[in-house]
Amino acid sequence: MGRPTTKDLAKAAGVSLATIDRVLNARSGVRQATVERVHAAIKQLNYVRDISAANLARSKDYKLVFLLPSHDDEFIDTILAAISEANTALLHERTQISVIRAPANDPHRIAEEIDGLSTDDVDGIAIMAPETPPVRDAISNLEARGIAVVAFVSSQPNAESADFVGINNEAAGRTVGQLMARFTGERRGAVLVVTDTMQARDSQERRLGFDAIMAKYAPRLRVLASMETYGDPARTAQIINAGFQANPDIAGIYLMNHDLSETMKAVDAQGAPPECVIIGHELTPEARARLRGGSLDAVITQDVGHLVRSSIRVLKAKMASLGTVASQERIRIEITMRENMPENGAPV
Amino acid sequence: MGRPTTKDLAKAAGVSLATIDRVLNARSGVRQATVERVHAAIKQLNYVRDISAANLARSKDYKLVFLLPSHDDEFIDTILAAISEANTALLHERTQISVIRAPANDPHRIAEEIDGLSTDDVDGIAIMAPETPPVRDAISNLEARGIAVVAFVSSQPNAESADFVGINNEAAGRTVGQLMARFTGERRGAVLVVTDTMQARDSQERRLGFDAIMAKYAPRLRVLASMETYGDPARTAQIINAGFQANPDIAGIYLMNHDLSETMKAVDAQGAPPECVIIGHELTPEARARLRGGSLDAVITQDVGHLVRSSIRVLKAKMASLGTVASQERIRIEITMRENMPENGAPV
DNA sequence: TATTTTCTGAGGTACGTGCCTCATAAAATG
DNA sequence: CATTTTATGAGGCACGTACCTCAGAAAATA
Repeated sequence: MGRPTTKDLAKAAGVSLATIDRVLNARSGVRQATVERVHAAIKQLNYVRDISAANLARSKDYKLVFLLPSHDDEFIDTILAAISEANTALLHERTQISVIRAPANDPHRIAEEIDGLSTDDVDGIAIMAPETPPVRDAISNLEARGIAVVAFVSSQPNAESADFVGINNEAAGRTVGQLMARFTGERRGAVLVVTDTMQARDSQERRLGFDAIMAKYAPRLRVLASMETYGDPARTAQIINAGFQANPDIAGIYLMNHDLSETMKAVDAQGAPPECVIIGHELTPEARARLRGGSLDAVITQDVGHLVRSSIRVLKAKMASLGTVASQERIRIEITMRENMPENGAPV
Repeated sequence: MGRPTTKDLAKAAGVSLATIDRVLNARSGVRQATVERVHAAIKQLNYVRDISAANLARSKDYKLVFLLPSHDDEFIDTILAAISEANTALLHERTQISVIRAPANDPHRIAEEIDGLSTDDVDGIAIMAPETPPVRDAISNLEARGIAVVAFVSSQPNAESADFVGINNEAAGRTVGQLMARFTGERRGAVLVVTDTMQARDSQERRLGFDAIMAKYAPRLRVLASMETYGDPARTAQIINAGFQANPDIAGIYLMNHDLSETMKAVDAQGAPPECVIIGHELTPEARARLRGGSLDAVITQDVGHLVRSSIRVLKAKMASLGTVASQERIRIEITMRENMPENGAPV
């Protein structure tokens, strides 16, 4: 015979379907002793709720929201594409995804957006935002209102309720370090490290990992202090220029944030020597083109499609208070070079 | 209002539910004109079948089978683990997975196993086997019997009906080539290429890609002819020994097949110099340990968990004759070094 | 036109669960 | 013991689809 159903459960526990239902859905009106009897039966029969049937009966759709930064860059675009792809794929599974945007550097606006969500509109939310006190509070409120939360790409280490879906940024930094150490062969010289801001926790962690490996495996290289662009093209051009002027022996460049177009433009303007090793993050269209053309040596990638789907799975699991297949939700730190670049379109 | 249902369809097409049902499930007894009318309504309303409800009504489980080689090595073990993990995860989704085994080098036994499957026991099968005429024929028969097929890890290029779930092996070879070229710095010397057999298409493709990149980017290295172990430990020790004797200047070793324990043991016995770059395939426990210890520099990985889940998705989609989200089924060629190795357990 | 054959509609039951109401049994309270 | 409160059972409708039967309409054939 097939899987046990609620009926089998009722028989095994010696109670009625109504009571099974009350226990399963944590409704009140059941004596503790009975609750335990039902749970014993669940374990004994190895009962698992049929979620399809449950959702069908409830005729409920999962309403999920992704909160993303409001500025547009190629990485965000990739995420949006992955979300829209997931949305079509999940039409079959009673899941609707929407996106809201808030300025990344305005914690109060972000918190406002979060606070504005009601249980009627949203069952779960994936939040991509730097950790700040207002955001942390807003996340706690969500939890209190019974809305599931995951931290998406940027971790929220102090919001316990928010599972993190993203890569280990320190390990990512170490990986870049190892590639930099090996790709530069035996050469000596300076290594530039560029990012938009070192305020972001991600950048700090990446830098930490990178430095550790460089110190250990490539002491021949001088790793310079992080250069911050603040996302400003003019400033970017200027600091890159200054970096090249001050260091005629640049052997490598680490582009630490996920949008490399402005920085690479500035590097192009300076004319980096062909043997200079350049490594960045995220497989954006620009990165793709540059990998193909050879002006970029490798990028560290977090599989955006996987990030999105993983978030959705985690959110659903939290809503259904089911266990998650943990290993499935671990995001890989991927290394992409010209040779192993996926052909096109959204990543796997 | 929510998604359109069969009732909405019936109303829109001006027919009854019974007719809708006949059309949706391709039953007979509907005039061609009516069929077209229904299809038009489907398009117009953008109707998508609710698969959960359908399966619920049919009270049908998907029965899937993985056909794997009968010998045991760590890669196969990893696959088995991934399958069992998927199996628990998919309990919720009316999917049962079983595994059958057949000797990899006995095409007729494989074909027998395949022929032995009946529609009663199996709805779809993922086949990991070298392409041979008997297997190809057996696959055609499956198709005729209405059983969905995917080629798993090993492609079946001449079996049209079998979608392939696995990596592009030529690109994988190119990737190894690029890593080998860069990791060896400016050094000169010989490169050993070891595999179990060059009969396998996978090995041929990997070698092809590897050679192309080595010729282009590292002409300073002498890439030797492929050494075949035939899976025999004694022979492995002997040929590795011979390789080291004949080439005192070994700069790199490419372990082309997915089980590297025997070969690495033989290499250990010879005492490879520390700067010798060794690259293999698949993140088995042995590979993990060696990456951590430093005796292995990198492995090319196909995410086994992803392979398994992808196969399952493709099989289900074929059975339901639904479109697949193509990009989701593309398997990445991953590069794993010590720094970006996933912590433990089954891969993502 | 009469007859047969092929389509089509109407309506039912089922799948496993959620969620509701109503009645009754058991326990706790006065 | 009488009364109130709390637990529980019984039963039904709903979700969206599959699949069955039966009757009747339309089309094809004689």
